[in-house]
Amino acid sequence: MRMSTKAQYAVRALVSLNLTSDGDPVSIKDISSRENISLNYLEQLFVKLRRGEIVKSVRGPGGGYMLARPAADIRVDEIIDTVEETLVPVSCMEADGSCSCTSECATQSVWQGLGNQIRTFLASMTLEDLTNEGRRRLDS
Amino acid sequence: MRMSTKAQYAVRALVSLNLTSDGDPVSIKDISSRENISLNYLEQLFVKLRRGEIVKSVRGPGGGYMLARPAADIRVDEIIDTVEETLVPVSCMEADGSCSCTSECATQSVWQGLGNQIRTFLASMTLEDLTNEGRRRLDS
DNA sequence: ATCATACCTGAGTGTTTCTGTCAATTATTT
DNA sequence: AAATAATTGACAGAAACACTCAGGTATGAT
Repeated sequence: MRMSTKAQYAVRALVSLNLTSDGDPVSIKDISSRENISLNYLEQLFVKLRRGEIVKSVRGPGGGYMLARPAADIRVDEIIDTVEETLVPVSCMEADGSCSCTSECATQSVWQGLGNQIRTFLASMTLEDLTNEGRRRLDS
Repeated sequence: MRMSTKAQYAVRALVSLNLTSDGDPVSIKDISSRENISLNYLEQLFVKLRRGEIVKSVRGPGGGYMLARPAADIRVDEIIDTVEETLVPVSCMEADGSCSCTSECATQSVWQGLGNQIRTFLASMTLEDLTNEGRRRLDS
């Protein structure tokens, strides 16, 4: 039961972006060197984040990425969904919580409940929350 | 973020065992055919479950496995721990929730909180709960 | 214009984990 | 002795993961 680095990187990169941005776009290269994440790998993630309308891109010199929406409107579960990491703990279960198992499957309720817990928790945190947390850590 | 089949099979197999047992040991072959899980694979899981003192084995004809403790004393998170599936969502974090990340890692709190949620939820369910759920499904 | 910057894209690759098989052994009961 | 069933370790195919590489395209600055 591990969150993939894809999801971890995406969240970290967005916090980093939001922390260092002052209205201007931030280049992916900056984020890469600051967070020690492979540049090319980060690019792939940002393609997805752009398509998911989490960030928007500015091309050309001085360009980079910036948030497509206020940080308070970006939930952590959205970020993870966008980089295509499933939050559903078993494969027989759909994203909406329904399950294709037979009715005599007694363990269904465990995974269904677990999925709900995970979803609810990650939906309760926004990028703004994490950025504030980051600022607090920088101060101390 | 998927629970491995190892964990899923272990829980299903134990529910099945507890449902069909009437005090006598249940052979792994029975469970295998009832739950459609590879016999040899199940064996591996039961070795771990035995070492983890979730089940005990009875060898020879008429033998098999039985619960080592009352079903009400076996929590789901214990089962999953025993078959060696980690419940900690990121690798930098220990089982006790402590993290080896640097202090400026702002995403730590997400994974830490998520890990706690998962652990707490799975610790709130026992094998007895699931068995009762199974009985209810069989009746209807 | 052209050059540098930086986003954009898809193909490819080594590693690891997962999932399961196979073969052989040991212990127990009938 | 023979049958049953747990026990163990080695192994292997497949899939996912975590990148790398090699280009391409759009844009602003000189």
